Amino acid sequence: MLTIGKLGAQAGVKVPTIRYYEQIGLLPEAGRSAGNQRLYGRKALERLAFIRHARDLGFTLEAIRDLLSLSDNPEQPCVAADAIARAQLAEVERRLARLTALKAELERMVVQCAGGKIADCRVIEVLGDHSLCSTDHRHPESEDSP
Amino acid sequence: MLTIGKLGAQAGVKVPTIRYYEQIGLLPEAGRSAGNQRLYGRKALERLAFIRHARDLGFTLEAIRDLLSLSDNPEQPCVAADAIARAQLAEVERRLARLTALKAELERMVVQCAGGKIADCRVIEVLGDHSLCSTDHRHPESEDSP
DNA sequence: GCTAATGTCTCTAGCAACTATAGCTTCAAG
DNA sequence: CTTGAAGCTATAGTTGCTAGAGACATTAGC
Repeated sequence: MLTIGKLGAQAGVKVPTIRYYEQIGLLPEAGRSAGNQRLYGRKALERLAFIRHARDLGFTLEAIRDLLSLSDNPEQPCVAADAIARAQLAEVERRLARLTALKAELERMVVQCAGGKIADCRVIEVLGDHSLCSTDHRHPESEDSP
Repeated sequence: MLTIGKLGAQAGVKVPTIRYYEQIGLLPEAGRSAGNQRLYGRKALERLAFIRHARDLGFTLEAIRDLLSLSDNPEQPCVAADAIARAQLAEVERRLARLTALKAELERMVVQCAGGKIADCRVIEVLGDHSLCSTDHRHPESEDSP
């Protein structure tokens, strides 16, 4: 049996985060020791590792909740899991495209900085005037984070 | 003179967001009409467009605050603005590298989905077992958002 | 056995950067 | 002159945690 600290260390998740996951129902309520401390077994470790890994891959907690409930019913067809993963992939691809465009624009900004006074600084100027962006790039509706 | 709605439409920023920017001091307090409605001029529009554009590029509001105070003092050297832009570029490059790795892993996950039952689904399996990731990729410490 | 250090407990509040709601007032068009 | 859209303030909610306070539990060293 693992205390919450050991569990966190093994799964690479901070202790308050584990308690938070329990609070929002991603992890079941843990059993307690005589002194009211949470105790975890192998199953909890696996579930937490699953969550951690999915978070690493950018899945939202809601998506993870769905994936967990799927994996709790292993006789169901896996179309739903596949759909979630595909949606996540599409989202990642969208973010990638966007970040690539941003990178190009930031690079132009930085390269053009004359090293002189603010008044002549392209960094500020480019930010102030959208029309100075590379001609074919209109910024998409702001939304680039998971 | 523009009302807050027109200003928002022209700058591509929602009305409550403008009020929020005023509240946190990114925009100066707007003048008011006889009926207590905010009125904006060209300068406010430019400043808001600047903010919008910088947000599009992924700058935090704190970074934008710094950039704005720089652009308010155009006689200063522009080293600081350049540094902020370079830091942002580095951050974008880090996120790009990470997202590229995630994309590869998600693609493998999706491709491997057998289309059968959850019990055999690689999507769930891969998420449950980090060791099934491509061999050379260790996930970085989770942190991929602006 | 005792003490000190660490670990854990609950609860509350805070972070970014907004978004949404409620209940009002003001404005512009017909 | 009335109606409906747009504006006002103030408060609370969102996501995914993180930090703090103050109390109890456990463990290591002596």
